[in-house]
Amino acid sequence: MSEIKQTSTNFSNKAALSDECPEAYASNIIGGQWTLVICSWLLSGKLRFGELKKKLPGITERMLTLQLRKLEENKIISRTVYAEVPPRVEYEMTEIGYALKSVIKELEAWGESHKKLTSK
Amino acid sequence: MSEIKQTSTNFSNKAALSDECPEAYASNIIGGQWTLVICSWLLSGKLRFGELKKKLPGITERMLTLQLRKLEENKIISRTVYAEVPPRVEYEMTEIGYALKSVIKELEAWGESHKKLTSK
DNA sequence: TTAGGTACTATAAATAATGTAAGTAATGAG
DNA sequence: CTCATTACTTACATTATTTATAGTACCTAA
Repeated sequence: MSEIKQTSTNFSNKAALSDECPEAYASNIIGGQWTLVICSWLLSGKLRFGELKKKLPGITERMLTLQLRKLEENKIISRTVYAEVPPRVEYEMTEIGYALKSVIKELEAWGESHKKLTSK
Repeated sequence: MSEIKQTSTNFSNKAALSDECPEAYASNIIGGQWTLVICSWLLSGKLRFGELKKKLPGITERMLTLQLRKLEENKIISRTVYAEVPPRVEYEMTEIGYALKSVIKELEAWGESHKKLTSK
């Protein structure tokens, strides 16, 4: 599953940080390029692969897949496949995923005020 | 200053996301490998370069420098140089930097509960 | 028979982030 | 003069993440 090299210094540094600092641990999980935006959208309701894609102009299908897989691995979203043709797959926040809401709110608020401050 | 290529798709994707989503914007700023841990330490008081280094086993001087520079650029920390020999440089949170406290708290709390959940 | 929709996968390439190792300037202590 | 201290800088190597492009399986409807 991993595309990372478990012998690299980077790997062990990340592991050590994750181990000791819950905030670094969290950041490793939600730190992907598109992760937070995907979560934001899913916080307001379940969505299909294609729907997500439309909401994220610029993302490639590969990236979307990768991020969704990682989120699923980390139990942040659930994936439901309907045996239809053409296929239908729905993504939805889990409970712990839904708990990200307050994190994202804080990030948003801080981001806004930082943006205001630095654009002066 | 930038190590990023302003013509890359990655650059424009990040810019677009930052533009539209304050949470992605924030994540871009505090998303570095060591950033949150550095901020955590500085939230409890100013520290010198060497002190930070000791608190972050595994970090290289290059990485510490890079992250501090980025934080400084983003006005999250301030840097004060004392004209002494050997040199003394102190890093301290700015006001907007200090405002990260609530973000970090949320991240920590979520990280803890996620860790608990997935280690069962 | 062919085209079309959906949610992917495979492979390669480009870019970004991080790590390694060595060197620098300034000055005071010995 | 030589060495130690501090906070870096530089050049390069390695690893990680993101992008690009093409192709797949399945059934349905025309």
